[in-house]
Amino acid sequence: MSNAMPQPTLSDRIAQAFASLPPQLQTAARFVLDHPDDVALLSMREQARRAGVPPVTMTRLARQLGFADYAEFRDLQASALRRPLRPHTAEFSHRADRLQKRQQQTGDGALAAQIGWAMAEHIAGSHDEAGAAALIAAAALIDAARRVYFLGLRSCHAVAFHAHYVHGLFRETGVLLDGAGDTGFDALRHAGAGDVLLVVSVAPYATAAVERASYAAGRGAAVVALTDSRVSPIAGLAQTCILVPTETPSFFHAITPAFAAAETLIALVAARGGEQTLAAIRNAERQLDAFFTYWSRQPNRRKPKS
Amino acid sequence: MSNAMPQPTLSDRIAQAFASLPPQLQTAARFVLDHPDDVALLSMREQARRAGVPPVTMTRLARQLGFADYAEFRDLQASALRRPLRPHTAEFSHRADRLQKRQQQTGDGALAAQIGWAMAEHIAGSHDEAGAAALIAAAALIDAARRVYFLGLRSCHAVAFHAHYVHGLFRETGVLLDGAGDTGFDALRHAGAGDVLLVVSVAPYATAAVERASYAAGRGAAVVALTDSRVSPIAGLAQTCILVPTETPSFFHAITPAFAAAETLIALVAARGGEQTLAAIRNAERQLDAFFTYWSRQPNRRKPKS
DNA sequence: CCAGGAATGAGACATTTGTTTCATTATAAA
DNA sequence: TTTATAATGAAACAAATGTCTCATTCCTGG
Repeated sequence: MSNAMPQPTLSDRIAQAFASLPPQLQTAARFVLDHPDDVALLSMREQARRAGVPPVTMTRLARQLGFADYAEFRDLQASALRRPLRPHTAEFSHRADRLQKRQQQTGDGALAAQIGWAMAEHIAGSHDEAGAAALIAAAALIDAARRVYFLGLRSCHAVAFHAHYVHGLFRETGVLLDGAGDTGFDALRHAGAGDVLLVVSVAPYATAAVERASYAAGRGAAVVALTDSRVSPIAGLAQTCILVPTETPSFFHAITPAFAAAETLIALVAARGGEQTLAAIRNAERQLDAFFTYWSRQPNRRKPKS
Repeated sequence: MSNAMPQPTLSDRIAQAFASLPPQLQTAARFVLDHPDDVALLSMREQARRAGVPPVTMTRLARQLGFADYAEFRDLQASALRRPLRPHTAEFSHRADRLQKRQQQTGDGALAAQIGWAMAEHIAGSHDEAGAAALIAAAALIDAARRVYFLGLRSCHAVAFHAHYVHGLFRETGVLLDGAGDTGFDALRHAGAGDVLLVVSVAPYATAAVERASYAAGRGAAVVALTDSRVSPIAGLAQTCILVPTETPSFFHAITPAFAAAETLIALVAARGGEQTLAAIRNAERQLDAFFTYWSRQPNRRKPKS
């Protein structure tokens, strides 16, 4: 019961007023929307810190929303957080409720939850000790490489694309090997010792990816394989092999775990760069800002005509 | 792993130690047992006031139970209170704890584990009841659409690309809007009622994505937004809004949760198609096989001489 | 161009927080 | 009883909290 849109919650109130708030208050409001529990559990100043605004702003936000105090604001969230009483049984009945709801869900809902659960499990699993070690080794290779080639085809293309994109935010050494017009792979001709190829491939393995990886390995480049099995056709070629599971309750193989591994991998490379990397990223951001690439704090406050 | 009793809750700890506590501490302990939520939601002094003991007593209670601080004591209750009290997350945090202890040596290892854990939690969280409902609604829209446009720029491009790719395995209605040569968006000119635009964008929001989504919405197309906040610039345009968190311990925003949501979304669309979808997929596979797209289960094909 | 108002953040403020210290009281063993 | 140990609370403390004030910056409309 109770589902079907309960009563207007605090979040609703904020969401409604949001558009008419000044930019800085929007930043604060947004943080509250995204972390509703923190309102009750953190001090106001701590929230302000995390949201990246001065403390006053939180006070102002509460006022703007019609509360007398920040306290009034906080108390409202707190009472929403309180569990329905009864010390010991509370937790269990709470969980039982949720479980039951879960099982009563429509087939689709159950499927969605199961897929999500499987992916989460895969990711947690592939980032454990063994997985982390492989990621670190790969990060070291990439960090030291003269050039880094990114290769992923078909279902794995998105992974390679993204890894290349993020890598490109702070390094100039990356080359994305895509096959547009069948020319994209030519770059590999210059690969050799000192270079690294990150190749992503899960079953069914795209022939072209295997062949290209093999070619690069033959030329002396170090191969980092992001794949689904120790015996996949690219694992054998690789100096470092990052393994990710792909099973799901759905028809398709899950690519998400590979994507997650790639994201972590590049983050590790970035982490190795330290302050220098940070500077590069800030620089990239500034440059993009200059091109109006990103939606800014609405220069003149006009809503996109609704 | 697995766990009849995941971990002794704070209440258990208190109940066990209760008998051996001095009278005044028992008073305090009892209040905590009867009002567990107050620990996180009230100030220590306020609790002491209500329990009828001097403030010091609460400090002493925390110490007696083996905490260094009252803060440590409170934080434990707070994390138990946080709404992400999904059945899943308990297990992840459990695992993360273990990992962290074991890997505290290498900073990189800890970072990798933390990133992985954060992603896993985000995904589990965004696939729960509320999230699943949004996904299902979006899947219904996409399933019924005359045409489906996929739009994601910069860091979100990989997500849109992948969704389009998988969707294309069993439907012919998908159009990927990429900007190669700045022509890719022209397809939107034909969008209108009966069409759906899946737009992916997280902060910082690419201006072009917002503008294009706005344009499509203006032409009467249904917009499905995959984004990171209820108040992101594309959320307002959307008929259905799928929310995913993006925080990580690394510099970058995590795109993985969005990727996961997209993958689930398309899987749900596929699931709605039933037998027909399966047939389409099998067909696609056969066709790809004919082109030697995939590395075959080693017939006598020449293997790369290693 | 300017003027006037809104928005913003630095700093200062009185409170409140969690903790420490220490003197007092209760308790138990001799 | 005496004595040693545990338990207790008042007072004082530095640190942190939420709020207020005010000077500065940024717009927007004239």
